Amino acid sequence: MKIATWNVNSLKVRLPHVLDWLAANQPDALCLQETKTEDKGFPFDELAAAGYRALHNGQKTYNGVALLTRSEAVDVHVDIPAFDDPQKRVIAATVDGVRIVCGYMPNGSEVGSDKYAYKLKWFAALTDWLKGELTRHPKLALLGDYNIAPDDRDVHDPVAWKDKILCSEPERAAFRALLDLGLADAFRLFEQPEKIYSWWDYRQMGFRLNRGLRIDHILLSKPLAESCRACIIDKAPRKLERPSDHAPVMAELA
DNA sequence: ATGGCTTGAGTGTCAAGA
Repeated sequence: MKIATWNVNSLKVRLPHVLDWLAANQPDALCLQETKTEDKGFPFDELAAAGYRALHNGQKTYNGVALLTRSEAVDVHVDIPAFDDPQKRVIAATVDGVRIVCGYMPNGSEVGSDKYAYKLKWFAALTDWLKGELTRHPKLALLGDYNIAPDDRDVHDPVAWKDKILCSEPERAAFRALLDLGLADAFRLFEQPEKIYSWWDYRQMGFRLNRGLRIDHILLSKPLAESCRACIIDKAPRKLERPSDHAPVMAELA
C-alpha cells in the first residue's frame, strides 16, 4: 500500500500536476492540503476519471484538505472534535484497514504572534484527539503539511532559521509530542541522503539553490512503522512549470 | 531592505503563505 501527502497550493491551478503524479505513482491514498476551494470548485469528476474517489473538507480562498483513494474510504471525519475552528484543516477516514488522517497544520506566521499561539493550541488539540484515535485505530497514519522542521537536519540553514517560525523549540516540542504518542517519522526510518527537503520558497531561486525545509511528514503508528518499506520525497513535480512550493512525500507499506 | 513569488479575491491591491 502506498500512501502520500502533498500541499498543492491551490488544487485548481495544480490539477494537471496532481493527475500526472497519480498516474505515474499510483498511490492508494493521497492527502492534499491547501485545496483553496469549496466543494463546488472541487474536481470530483476529473479525479474519478483518473480512478480516484475524493473526500473534501474545503473552504473559500484558504486551507482545505482532501483525501483521494482508489478504494472506498469509510468512517469519515472532518476537523478536530471539541476544537472550535472555522479553518478547514483536517479530514480522516479508514482506507483498506488503515486510518488515514490528513492535516494542514497552521503556519504560525511569526514566533510570538496570535497565529503562533493558535498553532500551538491547534497542535495540542490534535495530539489530545489522536491519543484516543490510536486506541480505536492501531493502524494509523498522520500525513500532511506540519509546518514544522523537526530537526536542524531538516533545515538548509539552521543558523539563519534558529528560533524562527517552523523551527522554534515550542514547535519542535509539539512535533515530539506527536512522536510520544507512539508515532514514527516514516522518512527517518531509513537512511536518507543529506539536504532533503519538502518545501522551497518561490523567491530568490530557493529551489534551484536547494534552500528548503522538510516540513511535510508521514507519521506512522507502531504496526505501520514496522511494515514500512520506504519513504521518499519526490522533487520531480517541483521542477515543472507553475509548481506547488511543496513536494509530495510518499511511504510504502507492506 | 518587514523586500524577494504565488494564489485568490476581484479590478486595484491586499492577505497569507513558510
